[in-house]
Amino acid sequence: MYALVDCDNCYVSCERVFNPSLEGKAVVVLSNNDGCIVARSPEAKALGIPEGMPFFQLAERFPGQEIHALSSNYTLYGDMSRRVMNILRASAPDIFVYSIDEAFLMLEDAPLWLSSTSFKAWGEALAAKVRQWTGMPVSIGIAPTKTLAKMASKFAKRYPAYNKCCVIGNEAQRTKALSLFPVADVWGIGHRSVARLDAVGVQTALDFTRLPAEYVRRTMTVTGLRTWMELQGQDCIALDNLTRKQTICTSRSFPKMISSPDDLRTPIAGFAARCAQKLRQQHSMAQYVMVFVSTNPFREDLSQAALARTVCLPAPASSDPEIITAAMKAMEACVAAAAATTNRQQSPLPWGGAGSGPDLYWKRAGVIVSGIVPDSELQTNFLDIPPVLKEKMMRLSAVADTINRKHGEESLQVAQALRTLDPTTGKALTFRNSILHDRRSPFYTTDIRDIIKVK
DNA sequence: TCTGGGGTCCTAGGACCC
DNA sequence: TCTGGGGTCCTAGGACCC
Repeated sequence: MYALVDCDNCYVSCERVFNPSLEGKAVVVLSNNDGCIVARSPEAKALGIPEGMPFFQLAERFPGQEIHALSSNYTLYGDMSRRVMNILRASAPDIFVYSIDEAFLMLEDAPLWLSSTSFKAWGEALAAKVRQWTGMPVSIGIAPTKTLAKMASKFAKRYPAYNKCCVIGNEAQRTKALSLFPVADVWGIGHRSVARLDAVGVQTALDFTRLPAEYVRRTMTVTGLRTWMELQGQDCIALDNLTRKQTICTSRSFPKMISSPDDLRTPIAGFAARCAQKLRQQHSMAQYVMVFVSTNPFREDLSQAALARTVCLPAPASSDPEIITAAMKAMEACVAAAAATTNRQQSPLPWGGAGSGPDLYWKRAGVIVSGIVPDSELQTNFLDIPPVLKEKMMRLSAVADTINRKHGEESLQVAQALRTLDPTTGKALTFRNSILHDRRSPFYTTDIRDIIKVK
């Protein structure tokens, strides 16, 4: 059996723990640069605010409503998540943290859990404990497969009578639940498949399970077939082997469009350094470094381009200099390829005159590292940089990691990732701290200066 | 004017290798 | 008129998740 523990409206709940005046009110949390709505309180959902709506449309579409909008505070959410996961880790033989706000608990080896009633009592007690110890409301679904457990957790969330825990423990419960559950809400079935399924009369999860297996395989590939089997009660979606990620990505939208390829260097060096840091955190190295750049798809008046180029390293690496150097090469290749294919057009920026302006205006870019291997398995390679130099670079990065752990992120960083100096404070500006967070709450749990004051 | 970020898996075609 | 089989890697896109 699996238990899926899911935080209710995670980001909004984190904010409410430290700002109880937000209880009962319509609250939304925004993405980076205060771009989109990524989390909504139940009150905000009840108003009809859709997920993913651009923030600037909120005032137009919901005039006169009292809606509290907050910038995202991932430092706070990450720390709250860690607290919740620690409680879960102590409550089950094995757990898999699936995302910042949910985890699967593997219950099969626990002799204690024999009947649906004991599962239910155990789940209710766990939800109450998490709520009491952290302030985070969670809903728990318990079932023989992960897909069914996800479904059960949605029932627990939707109906207060479940007291935060719903168990799908036998055949009658499974069939009943499937018949009441819209196929669109099934884990693994997205809007594309829903449209296709609707055309053949499939509305509920139960309808879906009654389709022939060959039809599901043909129209939804093997991933759709796995979902189909999981709903029948056959456990077949594996979550292990994910502790070491197979690709690592760092990407951002820019607050303003970037017209000069030179201005891409700083943010991309920063993304590359962050990827290298993430690699070292999971004790691995990467063979490939890919850079992608894209224009703003919402600016239909401008030329559009989205392209990516990959650089293969002579040997796997995880040091800042090696990853950054490769990323710079990949970026040059992207820009060269873009320049070779685009036609010139009038510049929309005030300083770029007609005919003299650059062709493309970049809005988003990122670095993806792949071909990931454990750093213990590094094979030496005569094409690679000399071992002494490699060793030096790795030690340099390790020292930087130690300093940043001790004195805070970005205490020490690669100069290539620095944009400029702030004219008033003299502090270095990075791309990261140029991102807008106008409405962010304090770092209540991770910065002593932000600690909550009790009168 | 303003439209997120980080992942996984699958499929398919082209370039290239022997 | 006739045009192999097996493989890797890259690029790109689709679909899905939170």
